[in-house]
Amino acid sequence: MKYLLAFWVSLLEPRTREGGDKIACIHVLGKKLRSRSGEQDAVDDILAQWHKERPDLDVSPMGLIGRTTRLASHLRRAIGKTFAEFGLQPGEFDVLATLRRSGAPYQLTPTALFKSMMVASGTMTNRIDRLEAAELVMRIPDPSDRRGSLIRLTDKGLTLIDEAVTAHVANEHRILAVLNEKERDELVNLLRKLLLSFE
Amino acid sequence: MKYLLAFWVSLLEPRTREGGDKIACIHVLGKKLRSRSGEQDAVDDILAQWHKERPDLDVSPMGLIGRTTRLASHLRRAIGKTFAEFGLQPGEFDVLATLRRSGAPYQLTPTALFKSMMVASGTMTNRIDRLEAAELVMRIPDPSDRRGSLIRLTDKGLTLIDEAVTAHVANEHRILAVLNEKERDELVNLLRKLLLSFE
DNA sequence: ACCATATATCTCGACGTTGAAATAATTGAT
DNA sequence: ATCAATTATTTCAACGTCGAGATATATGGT
Repeated sequence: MKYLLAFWVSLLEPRTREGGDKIACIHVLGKKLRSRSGEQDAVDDILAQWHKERPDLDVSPMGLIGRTTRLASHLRRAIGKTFAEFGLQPGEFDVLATLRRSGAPYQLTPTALFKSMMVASGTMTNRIDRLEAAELVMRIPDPSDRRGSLIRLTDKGLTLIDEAVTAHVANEHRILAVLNEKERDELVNLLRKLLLSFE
Repeated sequence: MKYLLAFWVSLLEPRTREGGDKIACIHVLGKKLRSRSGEQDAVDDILAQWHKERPDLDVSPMGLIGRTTRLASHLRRAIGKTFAEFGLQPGEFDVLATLRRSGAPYQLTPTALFKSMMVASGTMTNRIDRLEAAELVMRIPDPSDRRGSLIRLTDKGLTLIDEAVTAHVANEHRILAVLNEKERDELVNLLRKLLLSFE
């Protein structure tokens, strides 16, 4: 068993890490190998299952993409709790926050709003309807384009989003406390690189 | 201007990177600073806006969490296209894939399914209903628990998911081609660490 | 055996999102 | 000036998800 472990460990060396099959094998024994400096998560188990069932595939990309989507799911829930404390849904918070960070007079067109948060135009109409009913934003005619309107933060909306953002950021700090500053920087830089390939 | 830039660059050194205000400032000038070895993305702009409007907040966590959720949104779309080629929605693919990687006889309980993919029980009932109507899975009584049932991949389902997974993995490789192997490894390790704090 | 509690699954109304179609106004070319 | 193409916003029906409640069965203690 000892020599077998050493063999698999050798696969972790950069110079020998080519080839889909070898990479996948690492995940199969990932549990033992990683127990020295970290734990294995649910995605490691999934990759091990795939390698057993479909050894013809190099499923390593799932390790990255699966964790990203899974993490996003967890984050959405953890962050949504803070929004709920202010009577807001995630989408509504996004609208108010986008208006707030745009600076005085805190107004943007619906088009600018839905494009910046990657949702359909109809989604934005609905969100604005709800926020307008709650008197957090108001629709005013766009003086430079009679087709459109400007969505403007009300005083009530401004007060609410300033409080909500403060609580939200504090919550985010709490969530990321498990990573040190260097790790956060590395993660941010890698995410940015991947994100730039889409935008 | 030259000395100003040098000053800000100095903030990038690890030993001087404490303090929320300083970190936020980096993002304000992120465009110029980063132009040497990378571009700035939409999230960098957002952080710069926040720093201008709310200099009292250290919004750096948004850089990480915002990119993760934004990236997940892009990934969901890019990946969804492959699923659609096989007549599947993302959720339906997930169910078939989970059954497939569980190994022969490719069956799991609805509870195991909905827990592993973090959705509500009613969601899983709906997905199974659709997959059953498409004859990709079948419900069989659980011999060890008369309350429950086992969801089993049909031959048709097995064939379909094997083809779909092959195409899906190839697509994922394409998407991640912008990162080299070292970058992918680093990213995976950081994501795992964060994910483990939730699971 | 009995019963209270827990668990598995399904039902169903509410909700947010989507995307195509409709309406209205702008823009650019002739 | 005029008209076709584009753009801004809303409408609306279809859809997937959620979550609380309902039903049926299992489990553990007495």
